[in-house]
Amino acid sequence: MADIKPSTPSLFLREEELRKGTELLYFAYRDFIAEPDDALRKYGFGRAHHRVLHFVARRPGLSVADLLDLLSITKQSLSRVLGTLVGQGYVRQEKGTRDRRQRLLYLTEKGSALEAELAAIQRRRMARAYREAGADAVAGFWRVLAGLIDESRREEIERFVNEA
Amino acid sequence: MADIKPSTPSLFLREEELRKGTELLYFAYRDFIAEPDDALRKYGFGRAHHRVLHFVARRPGLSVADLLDLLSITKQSLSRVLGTLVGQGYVRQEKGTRDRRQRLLYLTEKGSALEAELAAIQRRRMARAYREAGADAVAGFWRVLAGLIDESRREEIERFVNEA
DNA sequence: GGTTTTATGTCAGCCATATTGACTTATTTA
DNA sequence: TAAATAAGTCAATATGGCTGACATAAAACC
Repeated sequence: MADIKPSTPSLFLREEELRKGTELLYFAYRDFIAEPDDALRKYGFGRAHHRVLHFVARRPGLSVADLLDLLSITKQSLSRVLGTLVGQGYVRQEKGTRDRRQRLLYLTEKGSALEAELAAIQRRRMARAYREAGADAVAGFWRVLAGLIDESRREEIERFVNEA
Repeated sequence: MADIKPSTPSLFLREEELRKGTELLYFAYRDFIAEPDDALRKYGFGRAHHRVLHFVARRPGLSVADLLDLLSITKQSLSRVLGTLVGQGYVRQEKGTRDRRQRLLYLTEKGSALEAELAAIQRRRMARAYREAGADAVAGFWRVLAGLIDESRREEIERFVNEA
């Protein structure tokens, strides 16, 4: 076992570079999420509520099943969060016209306002990072992040994030 | 309020670009963390244990206070996790020689083995993303991530991730 | 038209990870 | 010697996941 060192395939694939990416991803994600978390606490909500608000804002009229698929959680986990948001008038549910079993999700005005508040917080931080890093860096940021996504869902997710 | 649109300062700072970064960060982080989470479940551990193993591996002999600072959690939260790791022989605590109040943390052989297993999983995924994206993209990835970190801790974190 | 599948919801219980607050012990520093 | 610091502990609470079992309504199948 001794003396066998892994060959160094190329400069940016060395262990240190990979570790650096892992650590930066951890620290960046943590700080990025912390600010909206604080804002959410004022409403008695958590980040799970934020995710629902975000995706409903992004895809008004999406079904519960589609939301579950995006979030990759169980319906039981979603139910409490979604129930609260509906109960407190942030999200509205409408029966599907094509398939009346579906409950299509929409933000109310109140929901839109909260979502906008949270989105503004994240846009501010993301904009600062983009501005400091520059347009080329941003393109690289996207490319690497996309590469971290599970191969099986990669195309679907890329289509989603690129859609208007 | 009507008709006032935010001026578009530059192409890569438009709302859509900022949203795209936010969403990719969410999806990428989620998938990146899922694989080690699975491996950890075999040992009855969670990602909190992983973080401890990672940072102790990175800074053998770091103090509990330093670890708390890196993790940004309370000592009560750390205590259970660290207690388990110490109790099951993954982490070893040694009294500091300079300051004997300190409990300096080290991985045991068992701890090193587990940490290496987890690190290999993450390296594999990060390497795939780096390879597909290319070296320039990786540099951009780092720059944007660094920009997302709280300004107050930014320098400290950058120093940390860049240190050998 | 009857059966099966699907979309959604709900109840109950469990687990992991975080929090706050109060208090203890050992050791260092002033 | 008194005060501050490093670490640990007890107790209570919140959040966000999970599994399993079951219910209802509507659509799809044959």
